[in-house]
Amino acid sequence: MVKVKKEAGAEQRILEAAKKVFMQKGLAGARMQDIADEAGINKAMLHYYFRSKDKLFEVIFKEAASNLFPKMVAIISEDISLFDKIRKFTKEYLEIVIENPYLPLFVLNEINKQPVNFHAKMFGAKPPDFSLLVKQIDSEVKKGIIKPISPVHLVMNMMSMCVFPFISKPMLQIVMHMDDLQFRYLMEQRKTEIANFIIDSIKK
Amino acid sequence: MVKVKKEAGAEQRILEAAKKVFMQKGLAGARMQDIADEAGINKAMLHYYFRSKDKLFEVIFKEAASNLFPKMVAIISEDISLFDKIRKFTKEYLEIVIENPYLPLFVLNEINKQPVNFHAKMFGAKPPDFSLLVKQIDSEVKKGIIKPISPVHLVMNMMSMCVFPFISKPMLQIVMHMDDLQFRYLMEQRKTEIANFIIDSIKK
DNA sequence: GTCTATAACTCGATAGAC
DNA sequence: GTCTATCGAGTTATAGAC
Repeated sequence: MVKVKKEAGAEQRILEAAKKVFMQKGLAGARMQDIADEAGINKAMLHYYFRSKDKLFEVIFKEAASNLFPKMVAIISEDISLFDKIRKFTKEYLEIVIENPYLPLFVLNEINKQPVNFHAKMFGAKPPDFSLLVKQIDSEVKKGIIKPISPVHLVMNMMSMCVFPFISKPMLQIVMHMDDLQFRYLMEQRKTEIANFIIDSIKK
Repeated sequence: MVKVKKEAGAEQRILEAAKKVFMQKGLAGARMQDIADEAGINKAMLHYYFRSKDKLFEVIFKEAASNLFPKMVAIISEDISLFDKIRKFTKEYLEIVIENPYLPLFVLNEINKQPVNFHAKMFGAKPPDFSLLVKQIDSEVKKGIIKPISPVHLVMNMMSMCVFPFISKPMLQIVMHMDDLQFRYLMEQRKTEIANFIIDSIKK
């Protein structure tokens, strides 16, 4: 692969290379040699900077998770109207995932493989909590502002529509006859499409 | 002369064990020893019945994909109204995935890691084609039966809401404070919830 | 800090007895 | 068909020169 940032420090280059390779191949599928090649650096250096493959993976995984979750939680915790929250969440979340298209599958996939104690590794001390959003939806239903809908289903629907297209991109491209450019264009559209779709469904 | 079989033939036991292990750990993460242990059989037998790890994986993967895709295609090709199609697709697809909750992540994950020629392996000769459904939606929009919406986004939304909750189950359970029973109950509800949500959004 | 060489180990695959 | 023993390729990790 072509390297651009030769002036970046070795440690930084390793981190970038490791992120790329782990995201594409997962923990088990990635090779230390792949990462070294990608970083344009000797394989022994990986062990010099990060003791082992597992340690290196842990750093990458933690950073990935810390990119995904806190921002989501920040948005749903804001004190704005439900419709605005839906618009903001879907737009900003799409922006994150467009920039890091491998992130969701990587995180979800490794979570499913972790045996037990991934909570701490993944979220740090405090896992995200969507109770606030669920309560807000519940409140708006009861006030009669939106149609009756189960808050949990609504949250699931919103997250699903944001994330799933990226996870299933190769399959979608086949069954929908799309190339990369068309896919990218559609994802840009979804920054507003998803919110419109949701709001059309729940507004009175 | 018909021989008396063991309670399950070795080949069958291997297939079941391989399915379980590959689904949990993926191709790269699974070990032949894991599969042998799971099947209660010697490691050498795996090679006797299926030449190599790759061949064994291919059998499992093909069977998994053939569970997922043809059924989807059959439903979207039926000659019924769009609303009925949405109701039928979401309901029957949910039923498949409830029975095989690991299937979507397994298939999607391996598709993303395959280098090139996964088309043939995955779909057999002919990949599924959603053009028919896209055309039907387009037609109903133009006739003014449903609100104007991009057919591709609508199809993405429908598939996302069906599949994503199963892929993200561990994460959802954490952020939404759900146990397995609650999750199962919600998925049962989604057999009708998703169609209602979609139809509420696009009906005039 | 960086590199070469290689040790230590894991794992898929095979040989050969029964 | 099934098992034990082992080989050989590929990988992580380390030793040691510079």
